[in-house]
Amino acid sequence: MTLRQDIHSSGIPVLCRSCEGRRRGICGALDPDRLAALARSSSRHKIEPGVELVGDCEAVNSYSNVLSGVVKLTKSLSDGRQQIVGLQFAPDFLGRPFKVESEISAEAATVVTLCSFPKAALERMVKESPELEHRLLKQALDELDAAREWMVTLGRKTASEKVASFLVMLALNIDTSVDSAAISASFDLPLTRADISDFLGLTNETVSRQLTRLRAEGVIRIENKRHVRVESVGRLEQRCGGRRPRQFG
Amino acid sequence: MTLRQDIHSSGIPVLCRSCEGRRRGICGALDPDRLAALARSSSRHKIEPGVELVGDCEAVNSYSNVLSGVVKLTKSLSDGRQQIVGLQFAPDFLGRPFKVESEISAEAATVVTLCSFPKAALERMVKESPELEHRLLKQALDELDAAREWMVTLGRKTASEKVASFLVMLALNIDTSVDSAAISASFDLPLTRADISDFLGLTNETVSRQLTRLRAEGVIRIENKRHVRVESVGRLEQRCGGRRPRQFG
DNA sequence: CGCGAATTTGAGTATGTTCAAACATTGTGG
DNA sequence: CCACAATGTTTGAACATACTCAAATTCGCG
Repeated sequence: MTLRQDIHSSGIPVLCRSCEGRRRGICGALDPDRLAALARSSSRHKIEPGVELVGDCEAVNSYSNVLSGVVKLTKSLSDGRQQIVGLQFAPDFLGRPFKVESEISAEAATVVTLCSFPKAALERMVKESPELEHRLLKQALDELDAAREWMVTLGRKTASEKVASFLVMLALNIDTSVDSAAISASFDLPLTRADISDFLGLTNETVSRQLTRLRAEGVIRIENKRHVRVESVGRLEQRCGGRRPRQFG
Repeated sequence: MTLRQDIHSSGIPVLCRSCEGRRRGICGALDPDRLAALARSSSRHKIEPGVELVGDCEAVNSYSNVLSGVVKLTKSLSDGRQQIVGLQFAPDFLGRPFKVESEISAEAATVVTLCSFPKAALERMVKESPELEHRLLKQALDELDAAREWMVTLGRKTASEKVASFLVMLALNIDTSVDSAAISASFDLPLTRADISDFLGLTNETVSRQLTRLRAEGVIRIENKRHVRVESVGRLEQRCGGRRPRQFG
């Protein structure tokens, strides 16, 4: 059995062997030959927090897979107000197919590793492998579901419900041991208070006050400003306003 | 040339001949044979305002194209708070592929005509025609862009900016003569004040007050509560908060 | 005409913002 | 090693925007 696996994996490019993108991401749609072709023109990058990956109204020449870390997608108004419209985790595909120009800006929220490839390379693959387009469609629909879930949060929830919903969403996406039945969770916040407020349509002061309140009520515990320990996922979910936040990616 | 066109169109099912879905919707992806196959199992419906098309948490057995009218997609919290998360206009595709259960509820906002076909029929077509999946992906990405645009509106705009943005969006989608250079626009509101408030994350009182204000300032004119005439699209856009709302579908 | 529903208008209030200051935490240079 | 910025976070007090509740008004329709 180990032998067979070795033979089988011998066709897989070294770069891709241990990559999540092959299991859950779009690369799983590619046969070894196409994967090799794509791998030849792709490269890994390590990106520091705060670095802008794609500027607003900027031409986009490459796509990427997120291999680790968190990328925030933001839109801003001309007077500086900002809204985070999406978070991307591994192994999400990053980019907007079929558009020359991005209306969104993407920025590394944490240290991020990406696997990038030229726009043209992916678009050639799409023409050859229908399964690839199928995966892109699936991710787009998942992101659409997530965006709509957050529209409810932005439009109809109170500040305290917003913060609780945000924490539950993070727990589901970051602390992989958390499923619907989990009692406690533990993770590092990938966003600053200011980022969180841009995600929830609040001010950083309000976010801070709500976190303080959750801490005072014993629902969460915060260490070093960044590390969150959710003592009771159930009690946190009760504060989300009556609809369970779904997984983001 | 007329002859050739006749020969060509003779393969097109009667039901589909004058349908927008063939030009701009997903049906444009199908060759005459497949179109005929789909047409055989599809049917047109006329639906009255307020009728629920797809219930929340309900199994979905069919998909549709919107042929006319406006469909609102809503999500609600358990205590009754509601948020409209999307509006669909002709010739949008209505439905969520690859999910057995909907987490969204769809309701006719105006009189709506639909062309419906069984879930299985579409899914068979998708396997056979990659171009169909391509169109679905394109629509999903457009809806995702629209959803994110509205996240900015929900999270970061004031009540008056929200209402202005909403009116501009409607003008672009309903009054087809309106493009980016149009001076004035005119259309019937497809939504009640309560619906508009569910769309913008406001109360109906606030929506009403903002409309009154726009009217008092001479930017719009309202007849019979429902018909809106935008005197100056430019002045309305100035009130949107610095980013032009994009086309919805 | 008169009923019911949707809309408008008003007054008081609450939630979240704004502005300001105090308080960590981290990294830098003396 | 410590002083000291620089940045991010917390806390406080005053304020504003949009909400709530209530009543008046308009519109559509039998």
